Amino acid sequence: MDKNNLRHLPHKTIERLSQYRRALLLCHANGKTHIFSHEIAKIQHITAVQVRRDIMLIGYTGTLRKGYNVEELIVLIGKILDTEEGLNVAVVGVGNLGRAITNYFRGKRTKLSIVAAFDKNPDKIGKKYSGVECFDIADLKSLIKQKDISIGIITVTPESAAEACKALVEGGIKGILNYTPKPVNVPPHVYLEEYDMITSLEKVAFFVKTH
Amino acid sequence: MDKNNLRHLPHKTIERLSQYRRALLLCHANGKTHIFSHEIAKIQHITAVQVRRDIMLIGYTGTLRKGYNVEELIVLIGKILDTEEGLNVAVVGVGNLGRAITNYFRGKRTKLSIVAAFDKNPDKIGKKYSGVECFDIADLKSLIKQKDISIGIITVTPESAAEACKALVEGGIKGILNYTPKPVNVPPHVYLEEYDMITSLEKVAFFVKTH
DNA sequence: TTTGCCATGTTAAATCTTTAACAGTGAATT
DNA sequence: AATTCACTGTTAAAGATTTAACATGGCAAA
Ligand SMILES: NC(=O)c1ccc[n+]([C@@H]2O[C@H](COP(=O)([O-])OP(=O)(O)OC[C@H]3O[C@@H](n4cnc5c(N)ncnc54)[C@H](O)[C@@H]3O)[C@@H](O)[C@H]2O)c1
Ligand SMILES: NC(=O)c1ccc[n+]([C@@H]2O[C@H](COP(=O)([O-])OP(=O)(O)OC[C@H]3O[C@@H](n4cnc5c(N)ncnc54)[C@H](O)[C@@H]3O)[C@@H](O)[C@H]2O)c1
Repeated sequence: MDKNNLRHLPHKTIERLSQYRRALLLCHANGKTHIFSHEIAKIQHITAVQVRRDIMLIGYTGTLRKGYNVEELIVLIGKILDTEEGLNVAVVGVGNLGRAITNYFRGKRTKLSIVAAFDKNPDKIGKKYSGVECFDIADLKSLIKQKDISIGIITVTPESAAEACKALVEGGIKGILNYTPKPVNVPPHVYLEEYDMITSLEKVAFFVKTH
Repeated sequence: MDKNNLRHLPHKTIERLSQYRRALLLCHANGKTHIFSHEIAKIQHITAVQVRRDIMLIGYTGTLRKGYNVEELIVLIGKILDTEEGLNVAVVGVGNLGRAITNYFRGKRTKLSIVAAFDKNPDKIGKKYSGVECFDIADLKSLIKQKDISIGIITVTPESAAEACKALVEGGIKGILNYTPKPVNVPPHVYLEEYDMITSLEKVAFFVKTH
């Protein structure tokens, strides 16, 4: 599957592929060699049809009556989602959330590694957090290039979000994941994803209220 | 707008309303009294049409050539999203992420308050984190009823996610927000929302790779 | 006053996403 | 050997969501 085909995969499918892989890795660790579409579906709270359709879209085909080969599917999803050499990630803002994330990601994926953290607080600069060194935010731009960092995770205080984003973009970042409640702006060539926990919580609250 | 009308609001609109309010509150704090649909759109990286359509759906109508009254819109979105009395929330698992969340939510919304945290670690039980007391997970079920907790946020270790979820459900929880990478199961009357940061990061990585 | 403009509100069309329907297939059963 | 069964793979339909198109209204400038 070449780069051009990949572009046609629906965004939602991409998200689910990541989730399928997470589930498959767990099954693999448990010694399971094959899995049915309806088993994956149950784990993810979706329908078996959707699982089969997603898997069809990436051109994989399972074994009749035995389901999908767990290992093969993991490898194939890796070919879709991962780059061969892997991508380097930086966390900007080493506060509660930044540290939690750095700790969470540690050793999770070989193809996505957090290679640097940044902060403006002199007490944090030079220290290591979950094995990741914290650098001065002033050096962000040069270190992005030097360490070939493609993705930045913004976890500074909301007031500094725009500033952190600007520095990342100027450093030549390719993708940004913003956990700040302050939306940031990026040029079209930078891919941006934003997430605010309060939105999720308010959504849950709304459905609790109405149901 | 009564409960029945509310049910017809699209899920995506609910999410955006939360985001609009977040932006509006900020504008309000800055002394802005009116805002145009295209201004909201710019902040949220969406189109002005979509903003107007969402606002139409909740039955609000702005002033021609002046846009929407910031304060009125904030109040109306509150009527949609919030309950009059507010809802109580519990954090289950006082690790890095649990503490980060508790700290983040502190005083953010008056209508959604974290009233308790739970853990199994004796060192944490009895302590306060960002003003929230940590209780023994063994007391979860009784405290949910006692403190009238409607929503649970799961931030325990992945292996304990199912167990924490089970306890929440048995305690009579109405909604769950699961930040564990391990999907959990709930009966149909409980609303469930799951989020994994790795999925977001892998999605960003995918679009970085293909663009 | 009249014309142009800029913004909202709404219906209709387009697009994206999920679900349904069903053909195909091969192992197990009789 | 024929039949049933339980799966996958695919196309078609339905449903959800976004975008386009345009009617409307009122301020401002000419
Ligand atoms: N804690 C959460 O669970 C949570 C959840 C959602 C969103 N958020 C958001 O994530 C962000 C971080 O949250 P937190 O709890 O870690 O906050 P925090 O205050 O603990 O950490 C913020 C860190 O950013 C650093 N910082 C501030 N300005 C900076 C700058 N200009 N350059 C470099 N570093 C800078 C600070 O020194 C600090 O280390 C906040 O915007 C918060 O609103 C937090
Ligand atoms: N740190 C992150 O940014 C991050 C991001 C996404 C998801 N997660 C997930 O969120 C969860 C928490 O992450 P963390 O970094 O805070 O982990 P952590 O290990 O720091 O904290 C886990 C906490 O849960 C408690 N716990 C474990 N089992 C329990 C049980 N049965 N009952 C009650 N309490 C129990 C532990 O005592 C500990 O305090 C993990 O599942 C992790 O995978 C974390």
